[in-house]
Amino acid sequence: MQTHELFHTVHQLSRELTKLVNETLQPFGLYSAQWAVLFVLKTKGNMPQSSLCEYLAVEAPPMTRTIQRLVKQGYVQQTPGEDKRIKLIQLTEKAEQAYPEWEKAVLLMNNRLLEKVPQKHQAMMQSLLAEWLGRLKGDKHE
Amino acid sequence: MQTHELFHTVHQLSRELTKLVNETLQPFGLYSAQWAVLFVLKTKGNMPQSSLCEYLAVEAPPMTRTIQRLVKQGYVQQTPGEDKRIKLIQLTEKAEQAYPEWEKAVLLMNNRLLEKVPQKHQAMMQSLLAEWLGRLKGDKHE
DNA sequence: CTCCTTTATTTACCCGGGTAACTATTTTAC
DNA sequence: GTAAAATAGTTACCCGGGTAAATAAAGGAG
Repeated sequence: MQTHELFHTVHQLSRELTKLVNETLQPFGLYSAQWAVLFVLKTKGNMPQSSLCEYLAVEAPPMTRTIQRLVKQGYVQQTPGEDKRIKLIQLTEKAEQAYPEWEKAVLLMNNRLLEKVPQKHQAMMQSLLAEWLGRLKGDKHE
Repeated sequence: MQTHELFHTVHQLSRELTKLVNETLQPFGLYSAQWAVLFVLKTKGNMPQSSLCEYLAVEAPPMTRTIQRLVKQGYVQQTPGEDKRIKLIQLTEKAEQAYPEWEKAVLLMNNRLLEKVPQKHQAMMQSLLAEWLGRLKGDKHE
């Protein structure tokens, strides 16, 4: 088994998927990292920036940058919490109104990308990849 | 099936693997993209820059940058071909001598990352991911 | 209460991917 | 044989990940 090959395939697939998501979001002036944040906020509700980092497994600096862009576009609001260090992030009314359009476009693309991949294969991939990822992350804390 | 989740898992796994490769190569002053180029040159032999782009499925501009870094470090040489547009890329003596050390470190890490993942699972992932990737790329040319 | 440590966020700077637009060299069409 | 089109690389500029170091606020030890 060529481990190099597996690494390369994962990497290439990730780039290809990101590229396609970006193409899908381009008409809305959004990018993949922004969409990820919007999706989490819509799904899980308002939360401090640090929690967004946890959910998306991203370090704080890139998250700061992505959120600043969303703020500039008027899709997200930062309100200081009781603890003044914390910034609570929430969707604006503008974002709430536009969200369904965004979601529709993304779901349509997801379905198109996966229509030729049997459900069984999808589930199998998710399971195998998540297990491996878990092992990688888990080993670090030992 | 949550397609968002699958996309996120692929992306996260890719980032994690790249990070670990970078950590492994840090003692040698190399980065993952550089290693990919060195590996292909060693395995497949000298080739023009465009072929490197094809093998690694990367656009020309990032490849130019990566190669310029390798040239600056003295690991790679660009020699003009018969066709003056083409630059043939080849490993230098310096790179040939250091290569075994690099390879050893990378293989050791690969084995460590996959030691807890059964061979069967590895093969299954490679197969499923490659099939999906092929579908994605194939659809574009229709 | 004061000092030290921890936590949340930001700033600065890097690597590595992408597109658009440019140059230089072939190839091809006519 | 020359003009148009294709090809190989480069440059400039973007997004999105990372680390290191700085700031600001909270919490704890004494």
